Amino acid sequence: MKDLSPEEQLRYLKRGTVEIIEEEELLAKLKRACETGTPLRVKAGFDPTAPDLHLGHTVLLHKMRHFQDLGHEVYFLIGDFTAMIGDPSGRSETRPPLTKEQVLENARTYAEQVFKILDRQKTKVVFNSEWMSKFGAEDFIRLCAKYTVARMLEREDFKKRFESGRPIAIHELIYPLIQAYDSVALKADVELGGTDQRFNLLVGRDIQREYGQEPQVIITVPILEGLDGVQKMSKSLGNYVGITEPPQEMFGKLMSISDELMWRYYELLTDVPLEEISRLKEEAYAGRINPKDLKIRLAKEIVARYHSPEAAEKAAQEFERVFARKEIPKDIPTVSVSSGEVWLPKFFKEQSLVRSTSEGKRLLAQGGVQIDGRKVREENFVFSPRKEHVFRIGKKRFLKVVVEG
RNA sequence: GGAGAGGUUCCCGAGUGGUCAAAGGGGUCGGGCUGUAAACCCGAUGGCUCAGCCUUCGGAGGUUCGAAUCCUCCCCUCUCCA
Repeated sequence: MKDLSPEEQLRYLKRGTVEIIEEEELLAKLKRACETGTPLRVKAGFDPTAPDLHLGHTVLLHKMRHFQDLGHEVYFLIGDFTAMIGDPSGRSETRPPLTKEQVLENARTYAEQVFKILDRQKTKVVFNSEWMSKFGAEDFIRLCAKYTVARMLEREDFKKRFESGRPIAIHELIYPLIQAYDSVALKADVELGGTDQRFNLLVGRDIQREYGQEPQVIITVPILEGLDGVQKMSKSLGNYVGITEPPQEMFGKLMSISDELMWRYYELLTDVPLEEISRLKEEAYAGRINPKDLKIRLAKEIVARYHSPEAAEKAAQEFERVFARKEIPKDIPTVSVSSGEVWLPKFFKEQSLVRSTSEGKRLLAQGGVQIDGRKVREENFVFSPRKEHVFRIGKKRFLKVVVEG
């Protein structure tokens, strides 16, 4: 991989990106790297507040990995300084600032997950508090002087919020500047980010120039849609697949996506060549392949990547058993109870299957509960377990109940 | 600093003294149909052994038989002016 020519490297890096600003600059940098034997410094920033990585993050991580494969230096930047102030992004409530300990703990969790994709040896993990905590008020005002409010308000989400009369706190305007300064501190040649980071990345170029550096090339990768197929994948929206989730869980979630989204996932989350994907698409449209089978393949590919091919195979079989043949899953949580009458709404709540007895009652009334495969339709059902029973609540919640003694 | 608008349940948003646990939409959940897909149809959506009771409409007090609705103070946001 290292011996690729600059042009070949560019082609390799380009796949799966949305935009490269500017491509010629990147080519020039690659050429220089080849000639001088100095690898490019590639930066990507992460927020340590949510250390659970999901498939959405992997799109970017894979691009970072590509740079590593070509022998370049990848900086995995943890925005701990930013996190300690409290990230204002989106319209979420002001998050409570994290303590140093929490940040370090989160960073550790991050690292564990990230190296499922990145090459541990070739990754430099850095924290922006390293330089930002030494940044004085004077430095700070100088930095701010290098940008204008009008330019800041060009950013889509600021502009929208501003125009629709929603609040923008001052520190939110300053965030892009700090992120930009990180590029100065790291002397980044390239910065990677999702398309939603485009603006911030561009500010980095301007600020680097202001500090007398050659501007970084910015590369954006697509934002992955979540399981709903509409909004971006995020933990807070609950439409995500975490990369540390158990195989069965992952598999099930992936099987529930729409056909349309499936193509997107094929493209962004697997190594299946683009030509093959479009071929499969045609076959599916023509009715020669059942989209369900393609979805199974997709789910297997992804589970295999984060677990193992064996785990993927097992997950697929189990899925088939439970949902196609409507059998009982192999491993289901089991509780033992003493014999006697059980008021189900409360029992479900005690077993954390529902949030309240009211919810339990609703579920029962609506036919969402099965005992040993038989539907119960009574909201105050009182059950007298005999020996062993299997409860099914909704589609995916199972519980085995064993009577003691 | 001045003037005005506003803060409602997971989200958006209606509601200006009782008929309000609060319209409508979104989301979510359950059922039906399926390929645990989409689309579509039906239903549910604060809590509590529940024909009843308890808590909820930015916060704290007050008026009233009765308050999301009226009054007082406070907090927060936006707009215009300086």
